[in-house]
Amino acid sequence: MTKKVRVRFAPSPTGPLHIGGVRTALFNYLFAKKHGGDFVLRIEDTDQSRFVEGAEEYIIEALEWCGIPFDEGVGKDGGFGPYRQSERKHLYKQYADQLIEKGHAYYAFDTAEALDSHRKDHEAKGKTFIYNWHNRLKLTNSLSLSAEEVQEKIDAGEPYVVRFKSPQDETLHLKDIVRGDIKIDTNILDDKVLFKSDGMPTYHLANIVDDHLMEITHVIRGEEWLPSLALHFLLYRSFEWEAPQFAHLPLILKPTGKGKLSKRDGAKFGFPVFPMEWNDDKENQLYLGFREEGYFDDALINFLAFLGWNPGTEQEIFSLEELIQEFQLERINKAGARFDIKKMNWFNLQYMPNQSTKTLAIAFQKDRAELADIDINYIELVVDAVKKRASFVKDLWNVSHFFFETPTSYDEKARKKSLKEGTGDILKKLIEIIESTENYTVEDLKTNIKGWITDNEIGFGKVMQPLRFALSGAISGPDLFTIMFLIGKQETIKRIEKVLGML
RNA sequence: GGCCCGUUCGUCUAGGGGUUAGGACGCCAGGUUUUCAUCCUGGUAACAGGGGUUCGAAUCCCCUACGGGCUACCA
Repeated sequence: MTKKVRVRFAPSPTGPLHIGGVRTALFNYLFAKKHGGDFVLRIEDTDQSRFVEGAEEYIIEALEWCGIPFDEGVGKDGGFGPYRQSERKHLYKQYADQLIEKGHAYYAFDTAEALDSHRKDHEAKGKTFIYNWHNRLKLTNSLSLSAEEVQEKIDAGEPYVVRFKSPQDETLHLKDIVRGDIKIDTNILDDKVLFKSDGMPTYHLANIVDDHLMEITHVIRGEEWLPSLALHFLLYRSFEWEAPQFAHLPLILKPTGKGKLSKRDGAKFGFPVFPMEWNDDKENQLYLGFREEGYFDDALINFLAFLGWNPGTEQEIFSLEELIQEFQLERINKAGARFDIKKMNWFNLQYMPNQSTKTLAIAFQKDRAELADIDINYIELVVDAVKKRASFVKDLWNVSHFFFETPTSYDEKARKKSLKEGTGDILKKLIEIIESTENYTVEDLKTNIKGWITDNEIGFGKVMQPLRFALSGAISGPDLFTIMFLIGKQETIKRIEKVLGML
């Protein structure tokens, strides 16, 4: 019997969740759902000094907005809680002790200052200081000191940490689903701190203990963790626990220039790097959010899914359901992917027609002061007519303002192209036809006007272009008969007469 | 510096010994005698470099270059 798939997303509440984190969460979510497993949210807050107020709430809300909610975690107990590491504090010490008993870890009393000066000394000599078998016997720890000395120090209340005793002269064969086999020489590993002097575990210990206790089967995380894989592997081995499978995701890089996408790139390039807005009190800076900038959750998810992964077919538009269906860890790329907002915008455009007209209409009304007193039902009809033509709610006005107001400015190019000799007569006749259309509907307007054009062999361009110009002031736009119907007979005639006066 | 990971159009990528190296975004050009389009059609553009292995390499191996990550009592 195979174990139930359980994955976790384990952010630190040190600030807003950024887009790379959202993608990591997404891949975890997709994998879990594909295999009928659980997606767990664990908050890794072992570093109290970096705790940021509101970050945890932000993370949870962001996952909800993106449509990839967790099954189990803070506020959703699944029998493996608590899900904040600060609330699991009491659990970790015993595991550190266990490792010490087994001889896989030891106490170390070196102060931060002492270690710092060691590092500097080595650096001055062009060497690298590594706290491991090379020199651990020359440092202050339970390996170099006698048992009595160690006990004395502990009894005296001297601060200490617990370090992992990394093995000597061994080649580790590690496996990563994305990268394949990786060989690591243990001699270059350092004796990482597992337990801090403040009584909290470090990431490494807490992470392994929790993944084990929470029965995590697959660890899907960012590539920045790849260098820690050897340590984590060793930790599982030392505990004699079965290790989960690992998949390290490629990083998301800046659009241009060097390095990975960072918090500041949003401001620098003028697009969001966070799912939702974030007000940073410390920096007195407001960071843009995809949500507030008018991006759609499903478009964002689709875009993010394709950063470092693809289904191997030529289909690019995928609903969340389809992504779950197609997702495979084996198809994740190894190389980092640059973030390209233009492609994101294209995805938004693709998803615009799928958005509910009602939701768009409400957002549109909120966006434009001009629409405050307009009947929402009318706005919905307009949105329905133009939503294919906009990428964002904020673009809606540009393509639909003439549904709400008589055009005041007329595009010069459009004017030249539309108003020619004979246009006046055509417009006058058009008014007659419209006037005499008893049943003022899209259908009847279409029948009457088209009929007249055909009967008199006038040519559609000669009629439609000036008419469009009169109604919208532009040369392109949505279906003309819909415009006429929506703005009403009176307004339609008024606009044609206005242009007649311009001739 | 050390260690690890990577490298196909400008960008996201397909392709895993024999392909005219495919798609998408972007960009450019067309689409006017039944309106309009963000729609349609077409074009532009890539295997980092050098050595091998092989009849044959974008594909396998090595080296170099470049890029990225890590190198805390941060995660």
